[in-house]
Amino acid sequence: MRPVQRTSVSDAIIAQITDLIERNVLKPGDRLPPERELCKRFQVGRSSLREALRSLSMMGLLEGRVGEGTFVCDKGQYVERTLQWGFLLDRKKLQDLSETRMMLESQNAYLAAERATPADLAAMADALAGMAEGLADAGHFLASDLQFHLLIARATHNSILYSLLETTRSYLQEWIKESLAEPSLAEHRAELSLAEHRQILAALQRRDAEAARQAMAAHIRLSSGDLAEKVRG
Amino acid sequence: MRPVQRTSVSDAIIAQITDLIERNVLKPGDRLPPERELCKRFQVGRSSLREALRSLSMMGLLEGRVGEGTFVCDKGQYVERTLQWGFLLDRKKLQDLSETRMMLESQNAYLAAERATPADLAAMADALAGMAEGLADAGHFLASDLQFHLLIARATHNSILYSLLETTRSYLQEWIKESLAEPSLAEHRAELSLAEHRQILAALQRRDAEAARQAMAAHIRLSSGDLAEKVRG
DNA sequence: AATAGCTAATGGTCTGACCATCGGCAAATA
DNA sequence: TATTTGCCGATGGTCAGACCATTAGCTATT
Repeated sequence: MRPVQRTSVSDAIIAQITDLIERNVLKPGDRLPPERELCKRFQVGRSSLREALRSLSMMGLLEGRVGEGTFVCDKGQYVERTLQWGFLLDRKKLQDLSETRMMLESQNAYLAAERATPADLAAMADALAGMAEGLADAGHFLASDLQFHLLIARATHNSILYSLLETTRSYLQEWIKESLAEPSLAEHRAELSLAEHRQILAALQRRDAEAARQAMAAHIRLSSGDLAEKVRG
Repeated sequence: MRPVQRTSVSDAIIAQITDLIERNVLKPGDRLPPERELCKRFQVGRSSLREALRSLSMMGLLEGRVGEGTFVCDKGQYVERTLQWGFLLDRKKLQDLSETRMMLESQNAYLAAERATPADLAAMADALAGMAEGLADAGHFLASDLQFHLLIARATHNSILYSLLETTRSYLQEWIKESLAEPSLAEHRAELSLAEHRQILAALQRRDAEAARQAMAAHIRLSSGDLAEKVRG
């Protein structure tokens, strides 16, 4: 004798829809039939159906838009989502986050030095040019700055590392903004920051992984020095 | 002007409950009030409440038992849940995860060398002793092995890094098990692994961060060599 | 040609009801 | 007295129907 198989209605629906997505019958961007029709097709109540759809949304597979319908998300994001969700459990630790970010950025620079394609490097050069253009315009400057760092993460060609850095930065974004908005040393800091970025890119271009890592670590240590203080205090 | 914040009822409930769990007001094993009473407390309909509970169950935070109630899971069950969606992990993602894990482990070793308390080091020594005892018992050996690595992560005293390593390992658990279960070189590998762990601990004890990092990196490269091959193949 | 207003479709929420299951208790039994 | 049996209430799981807010697309007015 062994325990009988007891499957819940919602789980069965989840399995079916997941299977459809996996077999690419439902492609990213596709729209699902309306809930009321799905109920008739699956022969289930709307509650059960909605619980299933809610779970799938939570996993990052579906997305519901009021008045429009339910759509299939770009799949493959679910691992990153759960990692993200792991953050939420232990958050309130800005200091830890800041440290994690530094580790991610420097390590990403190391890997990027080994793996960046010419196209990756060209995009980084563009971002650097954008920073130079925006020396007077803080918004433009910061946007290019962010893009440069994300491009490095992308150049690792490791989706997990990219996602982690993106998430970490998004949590720290507010504080980063604040610390960079200090008017006292803004204009001088911008030029210094630009120089540091040039060093990083140079290291990447000559494929010097160790130099890239150290340059990135130094850059973050400097540029977020008072961020760390603000967090610590 | 900016887009107005529109929060769904279920999401609000999810946020509240995760917050309670995070603040340890709800401990693993605790029983939640009945759904019908939660409805009155949150002042929401049962549908919305159930959608929230369902999502939390999907995340592995809660577990509903018919006729008994809804209970808070411990983190171990979370692993099982995520394993259910393992088939969505493609090779590339496994490779990325493996790489991320290696980076986390080695970097954690670096930080742990600087921050481990005497108590941390003593616990690691205990885990090592457990591995030595379990040279014949694979289950015992692997459990102590895992504990050792988690203790290092804990010794960073950085909850984010710890959580990330825990999650990453949980995703890779199945493959790690498989690769270690190879009977061909199991007994020899165990002694080798034990020696590597001793090296790591020695580096930690003499506060040599760089040596600890390199020892850990070497250990993972060796011990997960065929894991990488399996993934790559 | 552009705009305002209407309508139908859709996801989001609420309510009440019924079912299957489980734990515990009490009565019946050995 | 100890064990089993049967029952009852509580609980999660499911269903059906209704109403609301939002959206897209159409229509008629300007």
